Amino acid sequence: MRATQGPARRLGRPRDARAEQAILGATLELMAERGIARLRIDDVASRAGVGKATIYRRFATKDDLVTAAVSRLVREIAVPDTGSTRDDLQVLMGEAVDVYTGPLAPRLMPDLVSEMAHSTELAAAVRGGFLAARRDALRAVLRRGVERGDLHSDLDYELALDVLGGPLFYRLLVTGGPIDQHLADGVVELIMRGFAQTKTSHPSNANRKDDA
Amino acid sequence: MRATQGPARRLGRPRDARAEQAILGATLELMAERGIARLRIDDVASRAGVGKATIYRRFATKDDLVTAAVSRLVREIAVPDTGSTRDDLQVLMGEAVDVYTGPLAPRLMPDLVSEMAHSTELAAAVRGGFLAARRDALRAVLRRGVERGDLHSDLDYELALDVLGGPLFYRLLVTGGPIDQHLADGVVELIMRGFAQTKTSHPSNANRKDDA
Amino acid sequence: MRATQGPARRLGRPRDARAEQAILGATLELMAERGIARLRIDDVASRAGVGKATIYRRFATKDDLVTAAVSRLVREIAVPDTGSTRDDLQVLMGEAVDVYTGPLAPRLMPDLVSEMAHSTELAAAVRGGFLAARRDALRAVLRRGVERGDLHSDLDYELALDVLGGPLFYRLLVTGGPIDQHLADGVVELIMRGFAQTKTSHPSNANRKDDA
Amino acid sequence: MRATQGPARRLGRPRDARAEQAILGATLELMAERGIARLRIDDVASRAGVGKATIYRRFATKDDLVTAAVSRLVREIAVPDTGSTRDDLQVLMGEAVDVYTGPLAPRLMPDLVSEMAHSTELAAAVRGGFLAARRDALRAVLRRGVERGDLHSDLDYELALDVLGGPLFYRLLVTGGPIDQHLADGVVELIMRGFAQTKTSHPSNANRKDDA
DNA sequence: TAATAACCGAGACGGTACGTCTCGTCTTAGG
DNA sequence: CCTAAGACGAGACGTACCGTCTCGGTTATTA
Repeated sequence: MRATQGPARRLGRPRDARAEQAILGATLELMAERGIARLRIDDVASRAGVGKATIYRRFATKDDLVTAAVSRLVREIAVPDTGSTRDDLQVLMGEAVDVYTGPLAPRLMPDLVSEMAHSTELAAAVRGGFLAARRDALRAVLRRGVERGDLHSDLDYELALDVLGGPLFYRLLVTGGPIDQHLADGVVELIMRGFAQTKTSHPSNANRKDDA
Repeated sequence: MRATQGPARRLGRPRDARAEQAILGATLELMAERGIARLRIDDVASRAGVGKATIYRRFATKDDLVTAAVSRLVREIAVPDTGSTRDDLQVLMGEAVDVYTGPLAPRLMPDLVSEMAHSTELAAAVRGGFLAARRDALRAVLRRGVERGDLHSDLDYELALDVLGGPLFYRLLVTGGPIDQHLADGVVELIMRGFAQTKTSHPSNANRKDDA
Repeated sequence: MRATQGPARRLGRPRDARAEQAILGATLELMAERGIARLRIDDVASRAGVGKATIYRRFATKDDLVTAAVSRLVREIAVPDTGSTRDDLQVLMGEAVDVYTGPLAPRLMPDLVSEMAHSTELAAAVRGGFLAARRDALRAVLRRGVERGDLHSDLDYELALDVLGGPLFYRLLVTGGPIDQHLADGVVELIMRGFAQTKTSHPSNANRKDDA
Repeated sequence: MRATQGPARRLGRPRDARAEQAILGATLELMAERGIARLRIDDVASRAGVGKATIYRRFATKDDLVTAAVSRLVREIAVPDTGSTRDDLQVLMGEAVDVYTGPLAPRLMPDLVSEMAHSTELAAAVRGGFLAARRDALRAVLRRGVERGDLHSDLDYELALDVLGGPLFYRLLVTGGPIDQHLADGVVELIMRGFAQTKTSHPSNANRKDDA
């Protein structure tokens, strides 16, 4: 019967997966080297050793190509567990500092932010990609902090996450201020103090079920 | 002899000041409508009812034009003085929320950030323009808070400013989260608590070294 | 077991002879419809219901394909024998008129001429194909005319053939003038008169200037 | 009132006539070097020292460009007057032989003929251009021949012109036969004999003065 | 008052990158 | 091994925009 099983027969020569990898790899390299606006499709083609049609067969437009390339940057982010909420946050924020001071992010982010405003797909890819990974890790650490009683049980997680991430982005994209461990520590300290468990110590009723 | 009268005599027909206004106005409109990257000089010329040469006579390049247009957006920002540091901060942050939720900023900022990365002049204009105005006002309020004893005397002003501004930018440019009074209040509250004067000197010596 | 049966074993699936016919047929159709330069191999494949590789397996290049298609157009041309040289020529020229006013030649010839200039093989195919057939027939008639005494014994056959064929081609390809029996008769008459046997002391043997 | 006088005001920078000449010159050169099909617009642009847009502003498509370039080839053709119809024809045919054996015609004509079949404009340009010039000159000579009594008064001029021109084109485009003075003389002689004045038979007083 | 010089709108200029199309080849699944 | 379908590397096409230059004409200052 062959119903509802696969997307038809797929006649003809299948697309070469290596071409796709080569295209995205070349795109990332050139994005980092020259920025998104200065990225030329012909250069992507020639660096990838690929015809332009092979690119356009996969990605309808330059924006699509950039979106796809950025989506490849996602990496797993481990949730640290040092026993100290402050230390866990510092570990994660240290990693963020490393990323933002690395070779890729400073060149990519400004253009990426601009493209995100024009392309919903790219915005979704970025938010669901490397952004979500980091935020998930931070959220887990914060939650453990609440459970431990280090942080207030009414903690506004989204606010805390944006306070952790915002200043780094702000300096990277706007003020040009230094992005270093000092900044990371300062933000973490602020979170720890500002969202600290209040005196009356109703110990972490924010927990889901492991309260007992 | 032409002596002793004035510097830069300026022969010939003087530049028409209305042209300059029309150019910058059209530029701002089109920046908001289409974004900076999609902004076409030809379109600016035609909307301003001006020849392209008239634009390039004033602004050497597209970046210069954008920089000049953005510089027009600067507004005086009054330093509030309610008597309460928290309230003063909330006033300023409320204004910032208004700007970021207005018609211009959300469309302009993403591209602006991208262009700033490519143009030192634009970056300087933005930082020295409406950014500096707001930061100066916030800094004044913070300083008063320190003087009043509401805030810690070792306050890292740059950190505080970036924590105040960063989350708003972060949501505007990256996460797409809500930018509202709740966010503003949350950040202000965090600053007030996290950077509070430590009368009883509780041990949190996470500060760099000058804590003692 | 299929052993020991014939010479030239021909392993695998044999070529489908129908494919070749379909390819050449589609090629001729499309050549007539769009011209040789606008002929697309993909279109030939799709009209013939054939894969592109099936075409290229048989014909190494587009020129080869066109050459083969054109070669199919050759037809036997009977040498007429009415007893009159003039009538024989008129019969052949009438056939030529029919060909040049038919559906194929007017659409094919212009491009064919162009392709012949770039492809020696095609030129040879055309000259050795339907062109040679007609010229051979005409030559035979002319020869009989000489033998009969209707035409001069020093007849320059090549010149005569080109005078017979040239004007038709000229009108088809260049001037756009009418190609009809009137033209054919006029050319034949010219040949008959101009190359007539000069019984009484033929002094002007076509020399250039020593006529006096 | 300014009615019906000129095509409006002509605002803006006028087109540079030198660019037009450079474009057409480069086009002719490259057409001769590589043929029309292999002619690349980028090469025309770079050889003419011109941007591609400058070409496309004037010529909507490659065919238009070729048409315009070919139209430039027209040259004045003087009507010879040696006193002898035969000699006059030989002069003109000799010039035709020179053209067809020159550097341009053999490379251009095949493609030109093909393009003419697809472009009415080009066909009109060719026929009304250098073709008409030569035919007009030949026609004038033939007419004088009739007036002198060298040629039959019922002469079919179009037929005569096509017999004069056809064989040369035929050899150039189709048979590849030699195009030389021998061919020209043969054709002229054929015309002189085949279209000679018949009845009164003043045999070839077409000679200049050595008749007596 | 007449020249002069810089301005004005309009639009052509030489370039550069785009996204589309076709070529002739190659790669799959199936007969 | 052949077939149909269709992806492949290469490269020309015609479009769009950049920043500059050129035109005829306008507006102030200087002579």
